[in-house]
Amino acid sequence: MLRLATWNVNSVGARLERLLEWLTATEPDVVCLQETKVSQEAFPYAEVEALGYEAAAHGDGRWNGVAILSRVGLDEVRRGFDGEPGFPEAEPRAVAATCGPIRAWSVYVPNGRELDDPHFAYKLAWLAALARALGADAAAGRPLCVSGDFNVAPTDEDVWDIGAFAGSTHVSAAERGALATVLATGFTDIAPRALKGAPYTYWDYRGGAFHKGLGMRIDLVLADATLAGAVTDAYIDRDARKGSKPSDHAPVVVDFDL
DNA sequence: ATGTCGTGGACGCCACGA
Repeated sequence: MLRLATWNVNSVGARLERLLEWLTATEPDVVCLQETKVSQEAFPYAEVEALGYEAAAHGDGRWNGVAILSRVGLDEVRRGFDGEPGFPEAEPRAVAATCGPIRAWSVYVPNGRELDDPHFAYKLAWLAALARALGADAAAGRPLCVSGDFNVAPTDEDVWDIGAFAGSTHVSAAERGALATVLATGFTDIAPRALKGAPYTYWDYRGGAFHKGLGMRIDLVLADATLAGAVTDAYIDRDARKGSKPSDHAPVVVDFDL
């Protein structure tokens, strides 16, 4: 069994204590992190190493930042990807590594902000470029998955009220189309098993959104055919959104029988 | 739903991003 997780931690520094507790309790083999908000140099390598994890980090400080933790090997680390768009410079939004039997990518897709914002075009271009880069990586023939904060709700059921999203990002046809292009390169959006309440992964900090159930499923694990066929369980760890100083995202955990 | 977070600048608050 190989347990993979993805979690937008909204600062690995602010979340370090909770992250370490969660790693100990959950025992994932591979963890894709987003919004680490630390430079590659400042990543807390020693702290995760104490729990048995190697880490590949890609970050430049205040914004964005991604990482992969692995306790089953960490090789062929790649930061960013060929043809990755920037704004205008490339931002630390993607890192890939070979972790034992699988090739894993951790991605933090641009938010998009507003439908008429230049960041929205950036988001679409970034997803299109990601699809091309994944196609090239898939050619290597290893079991492949890309996990992270896609900032896209794949279906209307992935937000608490589609009516509240008229004119908003995350649900537009253009974004879903860009996500579909990624999926069309050979990936399946692994559906977390039904839990109490709706299967969301993100709740805004503001306005008590978590307690009101006003969430979205925007954190996804996309698995290639080999890995999708090997899934034995998938769930959202909603409990990780509770308590003091949580991230605004919950982790998604997927088990594979390889 | 937007009364919250997180970061960093040059602070003891503001700007910015989500």
